[in-house]
Amino acid sequence: MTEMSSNSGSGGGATGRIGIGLELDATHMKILDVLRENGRISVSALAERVGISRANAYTRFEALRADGVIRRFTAEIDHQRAGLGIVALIFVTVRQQMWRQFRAQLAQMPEVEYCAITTGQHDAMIQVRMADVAEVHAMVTERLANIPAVKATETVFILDEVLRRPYVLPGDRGRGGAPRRPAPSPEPEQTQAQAQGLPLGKMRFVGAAEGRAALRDES
Amino acid sequence: MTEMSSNSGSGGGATGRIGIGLELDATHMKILDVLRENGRISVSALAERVGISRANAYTRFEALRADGVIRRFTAEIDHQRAGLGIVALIFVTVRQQMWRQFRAQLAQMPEVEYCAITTGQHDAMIQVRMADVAEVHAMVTERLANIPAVKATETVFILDEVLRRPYVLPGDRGRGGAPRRPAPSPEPEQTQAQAQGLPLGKMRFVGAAEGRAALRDES
DNA sequence: GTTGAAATTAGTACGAA
DNA sequence: TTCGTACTAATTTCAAC
Repeated sequence: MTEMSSNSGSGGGATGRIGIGLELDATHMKILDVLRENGRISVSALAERVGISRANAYTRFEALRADGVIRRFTAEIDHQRAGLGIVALIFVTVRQQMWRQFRAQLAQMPEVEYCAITTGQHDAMIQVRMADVAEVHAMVTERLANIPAVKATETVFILDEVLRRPYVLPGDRGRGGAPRRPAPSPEPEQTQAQAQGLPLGKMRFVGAAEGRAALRDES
Repeated sequence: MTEMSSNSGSGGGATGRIGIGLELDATHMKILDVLRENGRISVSALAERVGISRANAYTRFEALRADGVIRRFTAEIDHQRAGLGIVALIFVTVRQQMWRQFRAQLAQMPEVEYCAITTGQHDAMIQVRMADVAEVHAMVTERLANIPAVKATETVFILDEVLRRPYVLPGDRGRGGAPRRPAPSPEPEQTQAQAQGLPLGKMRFVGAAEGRAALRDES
């Protein structure tokens, strides 16, 4: 059911382990960078574009795959053309201690493209793709509403998908003209924001709703 | 800049044209279904799994690609392993008549994985992936806040990504054990929800904020 | 980690059904 | 349209360096 192993892995915290398995160097990142744009490129061509030998490319490619850094290869389609032109976000409030049931029900819904548990006013966000608006309505009122774990929902329609990248890599910052913020302080461990004590102004961070501490133990 | 041509295409409405170009039959859908799970499969193996000849598979594969139904092929990676384990959603309120500038600024931010314009309380939702929480803070307060088009933001962290599918296909419904709702009425044009006048109960639909009607003309 | 050569497989171009 | 086959080009594997 396309379950993600990212954080759910060993029931650990949200940050999880890092650096276990492969140690990714700059070459690995280059490979991921090429594969992001062209997932069907031959390993030979990949080697050439990255600037390494073919044998090396095969080794690294296999290692990335075997180690789970690369989960799978897939296509990116035009949903409009495929017949599902309507996208909606459904923010769900989940009844406490029913997370397990909520997740189980989600696995039964193939029309769900993405689901994440969030902090803030709601507990989870679901992204669905449907043929028309009425189907979204039916989905929310007939299917989601019937799940006992669902306490309430709030649906929002997506008017336009401005951009979607397959994934982001650490090296992306500063490439697309994004001015990498200068590091005047010699402590790289402390962020600029922390060091400067910037006023947040109209910016708002929304923490987790009450009673969601046991979230990870339940699921 | 990975701009999506879905709805933005010819400046049309959110629903857009459908059925222009290739007429997708069941075989096309099967191909998309296989490619979703294994984007690197050889066309020969694809032909075998779909049940058509190699020549036919090549023709259809090329047609899907040339027609834009398949946009590109890409990899799916473990973001944790790649060094960007923190995901956040930033809901943005955009100053009216500054949509064009907002979109231009977005293109300059490679750390943004997804951005969609939505109905509801906010105007847009941005998904970013960063190495740590402080970086999200810096991104919101230093970069987003400096964009004149951004009136306000609300940030929410993703605690767990429960599921992510590459894409959804029309034929998915009813496959994963999802009980396809029965169609007792012989009018397939009218949805069940419309016909039954279901009470929405705790379900809420959130329309677009005022003054966003001219959204599509600006961008 | 690299290069080169053998074996396999992929991609193309036909004619036939 | 779709299929089957033959032909050409490329890729992958495996060896030695």
